[in-house]
Amino acid sequence: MNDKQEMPKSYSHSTVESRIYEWWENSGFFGANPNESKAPFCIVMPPPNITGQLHMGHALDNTLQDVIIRYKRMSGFETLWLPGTDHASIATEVKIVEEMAGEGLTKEQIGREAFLERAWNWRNTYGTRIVAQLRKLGSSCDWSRERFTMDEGCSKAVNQVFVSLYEKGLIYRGNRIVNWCTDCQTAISDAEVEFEEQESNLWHVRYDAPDKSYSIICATTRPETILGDTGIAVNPNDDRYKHLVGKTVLVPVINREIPIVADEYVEIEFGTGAVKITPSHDPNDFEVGIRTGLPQLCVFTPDGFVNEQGGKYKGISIKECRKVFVKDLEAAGALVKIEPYKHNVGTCYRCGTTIEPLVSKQWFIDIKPLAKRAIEAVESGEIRFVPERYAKTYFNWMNNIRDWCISRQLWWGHRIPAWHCEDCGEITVSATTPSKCKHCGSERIKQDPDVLDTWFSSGMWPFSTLGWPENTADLRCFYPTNTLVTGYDIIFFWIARMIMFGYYVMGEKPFDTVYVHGIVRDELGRKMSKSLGNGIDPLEVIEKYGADALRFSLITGNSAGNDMRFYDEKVNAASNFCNKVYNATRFVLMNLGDEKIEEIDLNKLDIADKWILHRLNEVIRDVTNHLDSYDLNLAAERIYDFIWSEFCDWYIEMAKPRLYGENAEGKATAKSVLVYVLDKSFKLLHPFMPFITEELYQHLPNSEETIMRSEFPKARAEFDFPNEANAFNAIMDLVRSIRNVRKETNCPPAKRISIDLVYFDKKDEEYLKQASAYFTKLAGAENVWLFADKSQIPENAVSAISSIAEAFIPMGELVDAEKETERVSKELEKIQAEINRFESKLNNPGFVSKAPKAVVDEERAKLQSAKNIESKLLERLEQLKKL
RNA sequence: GGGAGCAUAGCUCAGCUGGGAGAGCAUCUGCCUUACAAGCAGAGGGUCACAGGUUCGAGCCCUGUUGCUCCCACCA
Repeated sequence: MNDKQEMPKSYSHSTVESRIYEWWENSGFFGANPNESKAPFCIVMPPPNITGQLHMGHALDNTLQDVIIRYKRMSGFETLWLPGTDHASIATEVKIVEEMAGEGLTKEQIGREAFLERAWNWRNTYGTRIVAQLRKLGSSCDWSRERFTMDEGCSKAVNQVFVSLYEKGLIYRGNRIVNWCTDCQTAISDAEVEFEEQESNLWHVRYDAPDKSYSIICATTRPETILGDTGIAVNPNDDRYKHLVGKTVLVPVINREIPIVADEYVEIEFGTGAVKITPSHDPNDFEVGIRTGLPQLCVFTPDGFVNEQGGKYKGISIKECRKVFVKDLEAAGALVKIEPYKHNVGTCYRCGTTIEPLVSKQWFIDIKPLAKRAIEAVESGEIRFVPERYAKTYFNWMNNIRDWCISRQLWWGHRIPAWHCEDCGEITVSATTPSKCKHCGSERIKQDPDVLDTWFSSGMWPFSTLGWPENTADLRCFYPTNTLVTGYDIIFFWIARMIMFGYYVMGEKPFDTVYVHGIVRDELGRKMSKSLGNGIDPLEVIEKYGADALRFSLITGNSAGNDMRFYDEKVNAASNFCNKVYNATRFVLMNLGDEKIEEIDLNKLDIADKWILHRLNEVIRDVTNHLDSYDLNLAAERIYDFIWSEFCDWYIEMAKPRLYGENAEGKATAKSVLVYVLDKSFKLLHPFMPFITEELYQHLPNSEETIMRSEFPKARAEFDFPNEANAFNAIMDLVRSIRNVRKETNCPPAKRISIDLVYFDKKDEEYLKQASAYFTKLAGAENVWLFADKSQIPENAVSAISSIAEAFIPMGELVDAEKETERVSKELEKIQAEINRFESKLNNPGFVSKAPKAVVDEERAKLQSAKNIESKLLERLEQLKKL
């Protein structure tokens, strides 16, 4: 591409992106270097699961982070974007078990050790795949610092935090009712249960007194749990049942005698006002059982079957048991009625299996003490959410937080650092493997078989990745980190836990800003999912349109925190923009020639130069403000509009007469402005479209080693030209007006016209003189004449008007006076309607006295300008009458 | 049951602390004008869901209504 004449007519991303990325990475441009001379800025990447391939959610999430980090890097910060992957305990284990099932193997058959070996192999294969895919997006993270939630350092952090919490009494082990997935065969936390509405029945079942002297009817959605009933509860204030409290009934079919108890939990109005209590298999019943002293009776096995407590039902699945037992109820005459009923059923967020609540021994964190500080942090603004409304979601959850079940009956994950003594039964908790029980000294100790919830380790991500518990330079420099970018779907799972652990472990917030984005849906607005088959592979999109185009389409056209739809057309539009930028650059490069490009000389600028430099200043300020306030979409759209609608559509066209002309000074000035604006535009665009901007930037004269470490543009006060910019806006209006006139009068596009300009104010003469050359290019003029009044204008002309001047286009016999009168009258109507609006506003005393002066002045100026145009139009009509 | 969000052009969506409604795509008209037809020049199209209120002024603020979406809770 060094030979400028050889640049192809259109941009091809495929040859550019991989080459550039490799060069960036090999050159160490992504690397961070903790130091004290620059302010630090750090983003820790939400670690993608090693189970997955890159999907649109990752693409969005990482594009946002890359935009922010590239902007900060160019703005003088010492930036670190720290990447890594998550072992994703349950998700990965489910996948590996599936894979093994294909080979006819089970976990138990191969044993823990062989299973873990398999898991590590999985990690090595797929953990590297996803980071390779992240590179294709252009992610400028420091790969030399890549981490994994189960690497040595992170594991050390996990153990140390566990021990600390245990020693403070914040981690305990207890027999509690938990959400049990019979498929994964593990407990899961409340946050991991997803509720889905299901069509089911409400079975009304009669419980008779042993002597049949009375009976009580209960409704249930889970008749199979009747096997585990240990009581019937009624509200103590319910007059219907007061006399029965303390008496007993028989469980139908199995005829076990159970007591009737009173508990406030029962609502008098709902159903029959009597509830069967199954303490071992329902969280509410569990509580009632504890309050009223009802025993627990577990009737299901961990893998989803009826156990020996279920008598003749033993060995059949829970699902099957429902059918069989309902039949038996009916046969026994205990089934009063079946009512269709919709209700929410808890399912496992990983495998979708119905959750069976059951009592088991698990490890829990007493989380409220940690939550307190984490709530304060957001209340006080130490940590803020973007957009702010997600703070409410956060508070809502944090204020109602319940103890966190952290143990999982899985093998892939951080094994709980607790050892059970086979002699004294006590527990030894230690960050390193102990040799003996610290209670009795016995060496017969066995490590707890369970692993920790995957979110336990990811909750430490902001400091474990920076080196904690070691006091590293990275930790000192980059903690607390700055912006955390993530989807709203994991605020509870992850954000909340990081904030709690951050304060607990480091005594300081983990980050100052949480940027929350929505999810990427398909073009019908549906969630992308495997089962629907509507997922779109970002890598295919990159292949087709390029990473720059994908990134741009993900950033624009939507705002923070909202879901978005993915449209192929939108990516195509973004790739068209790439081509536009490419061709603008190609044009400039083709015209540069061999001479050195001079610095911009303020004294040599004409009105077009001043206008574009002024507009560039404005766009720099706007883009910077938008980026600072995390309005990335607005920033991207702003630079897009500037490059396309102002620089390409106007400035490049206006540069042509000088570039093609003979005036050496004009030529040099135009070149220096073109190169300057292009250079700044690339830099403004670079965070969004890193590849094409780097590629094209490299071809500019005087470019530095890389654009990604160049300085982000700053507005320069000497390039503010408000007067010229105003005048130029009026000139643009005039050009548009002439184009309209040409169209309306059916003037053939190729026909060159002569334009006579009559300016309204002497002060604009110089501007118009400079601009007159531009009318050739922009309005198809052959020659342009400038007049102070219209005495010399031929009568048979059509006219176009703006606030700075009136343009007459002599057309000889082609002018149709009648049509021209009609056209001008229409213009007049329009302007008079405007005048009416301005006047009624300005005649309102309330407006003039109460609105800010600047607003009133602006209205007055607009009125004046409209009136000027009106008077010219009126004059014009008079003139036409004479024809 | 509690909370949040959304309702703006045919479609998808922007619209910052209130100061004359925008973009992309689509539609229509005319152009291969020596950077780009993946383009250029123009045009049409909106009671900003509805009803009140605050204000000189409301797409934006307040109240209510309707419709849709999501999150949390999980009354058997």
